[in-house]
Formats: sequence, structure tokens, C-alpha cells
Amino acid sequence: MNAEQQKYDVFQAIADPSRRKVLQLLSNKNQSIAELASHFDISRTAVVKHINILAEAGLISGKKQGKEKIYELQPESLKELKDWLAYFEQFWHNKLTKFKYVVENDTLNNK
Amino acid sequence: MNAEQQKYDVFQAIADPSRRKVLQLLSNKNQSIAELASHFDISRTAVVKHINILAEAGLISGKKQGKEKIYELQPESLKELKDWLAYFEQFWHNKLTKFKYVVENDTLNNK
DNA sequence: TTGACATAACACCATTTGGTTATATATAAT
DNA sequence: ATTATATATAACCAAATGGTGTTATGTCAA
Repeated sequence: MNAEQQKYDVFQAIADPSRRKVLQLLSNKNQSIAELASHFDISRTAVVKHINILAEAGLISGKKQGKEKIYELQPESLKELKDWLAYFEQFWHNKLTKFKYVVENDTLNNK
Repeated sequence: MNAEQQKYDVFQAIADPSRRKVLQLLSNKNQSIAELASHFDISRTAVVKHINILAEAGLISGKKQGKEKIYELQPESLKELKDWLAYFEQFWHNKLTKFKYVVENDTLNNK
């Protein structure tokens, strides 16, 4: 029962521009490693490493089809990010509200 | 006119757990470097590095007050992340919809 | 002015990261 | 069976990252 230490989480996975590009490409259509790699200037091996990191974070999944391995976006794993963001959006909106208040009451402050 | 190459963007800034913790602490209240650092096991110097990265990404800002430097959350900078996420949520919901469709039409498939 | 305190600036280090090339394995097609 | 294609795996490397400790610098208080 290997404890399966997940080395990469969603936050780390999306930190790299190449990995975000992979997600974007897969959002357009499911595709093989070769097809994905064709959109990058870096080596196929390098792209595969990014793919593995994304898969480890649960953001994509791949299944072998003949000699190809077709990858698919798994966007549900972004929920963790969404929840994290939602917490901070609360403060974001509060701040905007406060700003709005200050502006609307500007003349009152010029006593 | 130094081109001010921004080394850290929002995606990278939030990738590190310590930095997310700094954001969380600042969401609670504005505070000095010393106070922030008191919540970590790592050295003050290390915390300062994280703070600088967050500031560079525009997620926080600090102003000198006497001998202290008080930092404040700048949540508007999370908009970039929010927009990025919104794009993928579209696929997320589509997928859930598709799944719902399959379930609801399950008996039809058992021909 | 001396001491205490908060932050800033350095120099240094181990590990991780993002990349490379080379080699092996599995599947398809001739 | 042979060859071409797609992916997998391994060994390697430079640079970035996250951490350390030490040494300035600025500010408040006695």
C-alpha cells in the first residue's frame, strides 16, 4: 500500500506557462502526445514531463489507443482552485465596495 | 527606463504553500513582516523572500510605518486567475451536463 | 548617544525544476 | 519479418527555488 505521495498539486501544476498551454490545447480537443508536442518549441520529452505533472495533479488523463496515448482535460480538479479563489473574492469585493463608498462620500470629506 | 521584467506572475506566486499562507494571514488583518513571520517555522529572511515575490506579483503591498513595514492584501490582482479559471469552468460545466445527459438516458442505451 | 528593534541586503547552499539527448519498448503497416 | 511510428525510460545538466546565517541600515526610546 504505497502512500502515493502526490508530489504536484493543482497550484503547482498551473504555475508553468507550458502546462497552462497544454490545458488550453486539450480544452480545444483531446489529442495525443505527438499532437500536443507539435505546438511547442521544446522537445517531446519535455512536453511529456509537463503532461505527467498535469496528470499527477488530476487535471488531465490519458488512455492508450493503439500506439497513441490520447489525453483529455479533467477540469473538475480545478474546483480546489475555484474554492480557494472564492475565499479571496470576498475581500476583493469588500475592497471595491469600500472604495465606492469613499468616492460617493467625497464631498462630505472636504469640510 | 528599466524594462522592469516581472519575474513572478500570479500563477507562480500562489504556487507555494507558504505564500498562500501569507495571503491568508493578510486577509485576516494587515500586519508587519515580524508578525507575519511569527506564524512560520522558517526563518524571517525566508518569509521576506516570499513576501517580496507576492509583492512583485501585485498580490500584496507594503508601506513603511515608523520602523515597521505593514503589508496589505491586494486581492484585485487575482482577477487574472479568475478569468483564467472562468474559461475552464465552461468545460467543467459542459462535462457535468454531458454526464447528466448520459445518466438520464441510461435506459435508452440498454437496447 | 547608546541600545534595542525591525527591516534590508548579502553571500552561500541543497534540492527541485525544466530542459536536453540517447536508448528501449510496443504497435502498425508493408 | 522488417521497418516506421508513438510512447516510455534513463542519465545528465544548468538555472531557479526555497532555505540558511551574517552583516548593514534605519528608527524609536532611554
